[in-house]
Amino acid sequence: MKIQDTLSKNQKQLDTSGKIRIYVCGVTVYDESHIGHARTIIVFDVLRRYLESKGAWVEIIQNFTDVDDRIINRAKRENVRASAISSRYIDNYYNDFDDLNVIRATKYPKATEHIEDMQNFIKSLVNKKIAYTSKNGVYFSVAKFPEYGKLSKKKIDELLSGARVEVDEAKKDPLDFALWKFSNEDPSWESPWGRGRPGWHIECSAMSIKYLGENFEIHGGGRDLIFPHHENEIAQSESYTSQPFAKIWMHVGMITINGEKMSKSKGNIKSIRHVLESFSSNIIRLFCLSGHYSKPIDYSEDLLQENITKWRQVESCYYEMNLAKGNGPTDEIKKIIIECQNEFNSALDDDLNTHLALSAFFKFINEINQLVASETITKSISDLAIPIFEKMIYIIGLKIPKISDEEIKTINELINKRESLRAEKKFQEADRIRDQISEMGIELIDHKNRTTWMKKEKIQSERH
RNA sequence: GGUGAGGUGGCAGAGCGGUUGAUGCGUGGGCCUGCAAAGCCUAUCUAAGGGGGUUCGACUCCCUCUCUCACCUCCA
Repeated sequence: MKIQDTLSKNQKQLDTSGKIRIYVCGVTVYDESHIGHARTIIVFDVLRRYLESKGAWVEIIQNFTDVDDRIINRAKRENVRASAISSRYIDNYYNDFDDLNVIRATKYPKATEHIEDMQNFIKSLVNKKIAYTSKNGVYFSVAKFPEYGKLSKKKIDELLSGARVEVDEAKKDPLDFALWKFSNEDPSWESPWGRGRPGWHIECSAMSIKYLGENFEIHGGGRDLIFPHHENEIAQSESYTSQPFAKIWMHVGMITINGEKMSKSKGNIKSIRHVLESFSSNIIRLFCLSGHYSKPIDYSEDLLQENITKWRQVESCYYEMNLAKGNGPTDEIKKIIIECQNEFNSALDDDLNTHLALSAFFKFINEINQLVASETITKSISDLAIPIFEKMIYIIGLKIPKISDEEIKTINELINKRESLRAEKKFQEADRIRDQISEMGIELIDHKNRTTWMKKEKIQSERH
């Protein structure tokens, strides 16, 4: 499989026969997660699912930033400890992402639980004279890392000429960034340099190296982290280990709204919880995977709505396959199905092209639905197709709503009752049964000689 | 100002130096149905931001102009 690497600007080959170590920059837990976070995490979730399907042993580490000015500010405002804020939004995070059917990472390390690791990291940089102490804290000296700017393709002097670098007398160089900030307020820890808290970037360097080693396969996150966060991580980590850091830097595009980036400062955030009120995780995942991960996606209810229609085809296809009966030849359809699957896989092999993979998946759906329409679907065919279908939806992370045997029994009884009423041309009564079944969340599908059904997902479009 | 990513049908959005604009949505018509819904079939929409160049041939490569977005401050 190939992945585009931001650092080298080339596609890099991933060896899927062994272990693949991935570090994803997670969220700062000071508020609810939004749909932009969802996209990034879903992309890495699909990557993980796909790599695992190819037999790779994937390890994903995703941090929670639980030391941050925004957390501290919120804690002050609510008059609680910082940890109360972060644990609230960590719980919130798990609820949101479980509902989005995201497989949990191998580990979710927290910054506050790795203070010692960070301090050891900083000590080493201070010993190497790459970091220095000032009156405000310990800073990384960018001048000591000549390759600074290689990830974001920025030149140091151009950064300096930009008027927006923060003015801080205590820093030797305006580009230097904090490894440790002196502070006595909650939360803070003792350190060899004085009481304080870690800077933002150091946690990811310390924790990724701790859990994944000095040179792991993929380091990722949203595009907006390229500078300064990932740039600084490279500077720290490579200064610390004296060797290249991550092999591949993978960055996910932003979700925009009316063409503008979704961000707190613009006040155009759509929280995951908010979107989940109107659209299921299946719809949200299809939406988030509808374009190439590296490009922006514009959020709109219409686009989400469009995916409801797509999803129904998938659902209906699945239920039809499960209700198929009889035996028959499979050679021809087998060829087509395998072709779709190959197309699906090679799309994902090529830099996780989920949109192209989905189009192969929809070709598959259409092939099956054609057989359904022509009443030529058989159990022989569905026995062949269902495992492939299930494999594909697993990789995309879609879930067909489950239904109990008891429910199935009730549904079948009602269908039979309706059939006899229809035979007697008692259509009003038959329609009443259809409504009754509909209230159970089941949609009936009348074919020429038989009636099938599918479980409708709870999707109410709350259009305001 | 610097850096990066882009501008493809009504919408979303891939691929490819050369047969028919992938795939989905939408729209028109049809099949099916007691009616719906779902599904299927079929049709529809003169595509490639503008201008140059390379080439036998460019949407695909190069140059230039232009527009959009992102990053350069915290940000997934």
